[in-house]
Amino acid sequence: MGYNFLEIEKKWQNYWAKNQTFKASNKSELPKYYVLDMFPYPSGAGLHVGHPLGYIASDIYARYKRHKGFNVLHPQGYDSFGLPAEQYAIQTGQHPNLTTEANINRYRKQLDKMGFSFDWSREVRTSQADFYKWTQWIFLLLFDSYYCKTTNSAQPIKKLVSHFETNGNANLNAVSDEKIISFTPDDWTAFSYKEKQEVLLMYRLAYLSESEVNWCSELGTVLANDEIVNGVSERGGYMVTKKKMKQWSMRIGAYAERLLEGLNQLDWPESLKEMQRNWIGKSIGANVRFNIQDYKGVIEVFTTRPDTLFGVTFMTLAPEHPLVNTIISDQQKVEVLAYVEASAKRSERDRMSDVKSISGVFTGAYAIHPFTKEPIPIWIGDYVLAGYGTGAVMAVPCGDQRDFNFAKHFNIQIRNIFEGADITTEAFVEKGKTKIKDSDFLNGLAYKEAMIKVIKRLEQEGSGEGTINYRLRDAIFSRQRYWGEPIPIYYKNGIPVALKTENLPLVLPEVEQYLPTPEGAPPLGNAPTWAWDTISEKVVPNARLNETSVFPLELNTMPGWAGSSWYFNRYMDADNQEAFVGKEAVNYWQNVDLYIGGSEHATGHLLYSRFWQKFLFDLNLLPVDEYAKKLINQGMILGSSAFIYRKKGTQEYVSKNLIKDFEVESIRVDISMVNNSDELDLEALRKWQPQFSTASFVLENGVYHVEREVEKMSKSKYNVVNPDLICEQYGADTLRMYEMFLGPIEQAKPWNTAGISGVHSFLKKLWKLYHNSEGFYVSEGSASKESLKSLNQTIKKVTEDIENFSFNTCISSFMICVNELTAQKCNERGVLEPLAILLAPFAVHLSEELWQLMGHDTSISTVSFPIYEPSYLVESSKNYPVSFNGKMRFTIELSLKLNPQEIEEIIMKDERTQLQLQGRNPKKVIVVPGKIINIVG
RNA sequence: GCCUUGGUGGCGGAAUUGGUAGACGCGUUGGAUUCAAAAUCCAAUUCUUUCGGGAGUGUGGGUUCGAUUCCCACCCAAGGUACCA
Repeated sequence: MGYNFLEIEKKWQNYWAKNQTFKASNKSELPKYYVLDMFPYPSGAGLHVGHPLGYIASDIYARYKRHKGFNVLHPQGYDSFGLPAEQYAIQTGQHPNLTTEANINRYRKQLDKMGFSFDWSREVRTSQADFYKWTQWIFLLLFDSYYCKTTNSAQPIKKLVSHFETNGNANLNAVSDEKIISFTPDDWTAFSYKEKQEVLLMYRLAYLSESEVNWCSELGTVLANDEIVNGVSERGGYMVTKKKMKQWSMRIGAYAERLLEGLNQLDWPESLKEMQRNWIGKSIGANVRFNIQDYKGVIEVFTTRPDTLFGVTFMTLAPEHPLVNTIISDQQKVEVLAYVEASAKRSERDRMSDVKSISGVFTGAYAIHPFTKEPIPIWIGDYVLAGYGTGAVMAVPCGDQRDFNFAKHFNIQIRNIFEGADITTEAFVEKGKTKIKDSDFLNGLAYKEAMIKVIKRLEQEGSGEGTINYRLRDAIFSRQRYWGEPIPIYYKNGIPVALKTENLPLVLPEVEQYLPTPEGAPPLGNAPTWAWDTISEKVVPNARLNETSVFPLELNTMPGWAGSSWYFNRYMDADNQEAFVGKEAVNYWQNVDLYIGGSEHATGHLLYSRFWQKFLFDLNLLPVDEYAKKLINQGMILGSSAFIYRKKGTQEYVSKNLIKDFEVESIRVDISMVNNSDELDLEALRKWQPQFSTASFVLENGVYHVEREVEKMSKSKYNVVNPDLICEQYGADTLRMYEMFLGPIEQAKPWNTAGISGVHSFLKKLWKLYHNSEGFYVSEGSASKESLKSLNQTIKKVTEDIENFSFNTCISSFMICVNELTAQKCNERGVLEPLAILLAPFAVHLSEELWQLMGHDTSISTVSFPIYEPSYLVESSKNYPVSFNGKMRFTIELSLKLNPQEIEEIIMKDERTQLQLQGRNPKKVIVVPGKIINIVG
């Protein structure tokens, strides 16, 4: 009677599915607890061993909470729109929906094998019309809202219109495009329909605007920074340039302050909150306007150091700055245009990371200092980014290192305005450390006073004002892709008009080609008729566009983060046809109590979803404005890629430690052909790809050693490890416990199966505890004091560890416990029954089996978690007449006459040895010389 | 570059508030059992040593009676860096 994990696991997986054991109810007397995983993108490579890490952790906690008497919601679904399915469709012509469906089915099988306690009746898929209907619905709400700074919330656009009708845009405290010009109520009434719509677009939370994208004309498409390598496209190696395009954007900037504030109340990792804070990047400073010599325009700059205004010796514009073309002098024209063109080819990331090479060019124009009226040369430099602030900076080389380097490099004047500061080799950047000099009315002032005074003067003279600036940019919401949610907008004479909500979903059309159209329009342009008939209120096949009733639909689709920005609310009420989530359901579940997912989403999904939540909260559609109370980042499980070395120009491969004698290139090979000692299975390699079938190998001691490198798991890197094999070989319970035993969940670690046998033999030992040579055997007698002590120590440790998500140390405690009970020959129900419940969140199938063997006919998941009995841990001792349980602290006053060495000698000889006799863990002795001795156990 | 995280035996990792560094597991070595193997059980296992000791938590400094833990500088690795999800 061995531990037959295959049979046990299958049995209980079927049992749970049949009995719907983990189906959550929206009505319950019990307190609610919502445990959420970040839903996976169903990739073609299948689920790999990295995915379950977070799911196992959340599953343990969800199961634990059920034992603790909570009504637990633990759902799962698929983020099923995405680029890989589309790429595959482009290559093969297969509809992404087919690929996606196949991948989802595979994922589901794999997930089921691991015994997760998901409530599958609430599954969502972002690419399904009954889900994205509501994504489109939320988009329309955003389109139909603006941000009112007085109420500090989103408001319906109707309110804005009525404000315009009575006041124009005077006294309006709303977030808008910067270029808005003021108008009166009469102006508004006189505006044409088109003009009115254009004005409203400047306020809408979902709006159209010109934004800059990476355009690849060869591919006829827009590329992500990710798809650009060394300035050319990853696919094909074509040239990529910056191009302005009309794009949908989300005015997330309106929520910058609330997104920042909201972080304080969240139980999220401090590091992740810090990342979001930095991403939002609030900085307080001033906008300063400089007139331009012999030209009537102004340059507006944002600076966090207006106190250094008298240290300005030049200005720098981003190469994309709109004024560049108009202000350049004729002599400089050729040079400047060449520079602008060159920097258009560099990605923003390149420009930011390359700080060592300083580049720039003088425009030939001069700005005028607002106070001294001195001329200031205007330069262009690509260290200034168009997307941040105003795209222009006032350069103060004495107080900013980048300005300093730029000035030194181009031999521009540096003026020192800091008392006693040495600026011969570097800028003096510490604010508030000294006083300001040579600065007219700011002389002798420190940083703070100078800031206040200069901003006041700027405002008086109309050449600037105090400003708060956020680094957070509005999020571009258009994608030139096929496989995403269609944007429910049509264009009437070039003006975007929203579909009516009752006409949703706007279903993704069939196309023959998933590539952009030959004219460079997004793939939806390939649809036979992607047009909206306003009379029948339908997409009408073969209808012709006309001026009166049939209008072109938006060709862009929504980005990947659209569906994931609200899916967690859908789980609460996944079948609701009338609303994105029912009032009753959302009032019961409120929000997510525990969210587990990777930190790679810190400034993407985790920020956008907070934004949507706050928006929906503003419209009174949700009861809370933060959706995830507690968040834990599971570290990524990294793949360990393998490389072999080929002698250049030959079919001869050289083992890792012998390459120094040859000129070699490295080639990736599949990780499944390499064992734990980095030895390559040559036979497998020969069969793997035809190019290796005739290869020869230079071996060391008869084996070929590969080079290893740790990186993200991905199909293209041949380093994906499939959990199915491990489930077959060791069982899901072993896999679950092993992944948790690998280390702290927050920590990233490379996958390695080296230690899995230890966890597996633990489960075998556990099985043996409940069996004797005849078969299952649990005694009804009373357990020994020793066994009860082991049990209660374990209950205490396990409970604490689960609450702290310290699952690796928790499993260590289980191992110690089982070893102790085995040594004690414990077989009493009084110990073995609680032990099975303790293990139920971890070894989910095995504990159900043992529970049944012990004569229970319901699932172990409904049983209360054991509570430890402190009295079993109390121990009396001859040496120490003191009992201890858990943390213990003695403070013993010693004679002050002894010197530290003498004290130490006494302690080392006596107390320490005595204390070491007690308990399982050695005790620590602390000696504080001359004063107190603490003995901490 | 910038933001975030991490660096401890042959390996994954533990160490509560600054107090015996290396829990637990893998691996290795030795032993028991076996005709043998698998499985199982027991013991040892940071390195070094002239067996007295000595060194040791990425590197170099600092604070402290005492530092894996706190501070400063640096090196290395991973994640993010706005159209990968």
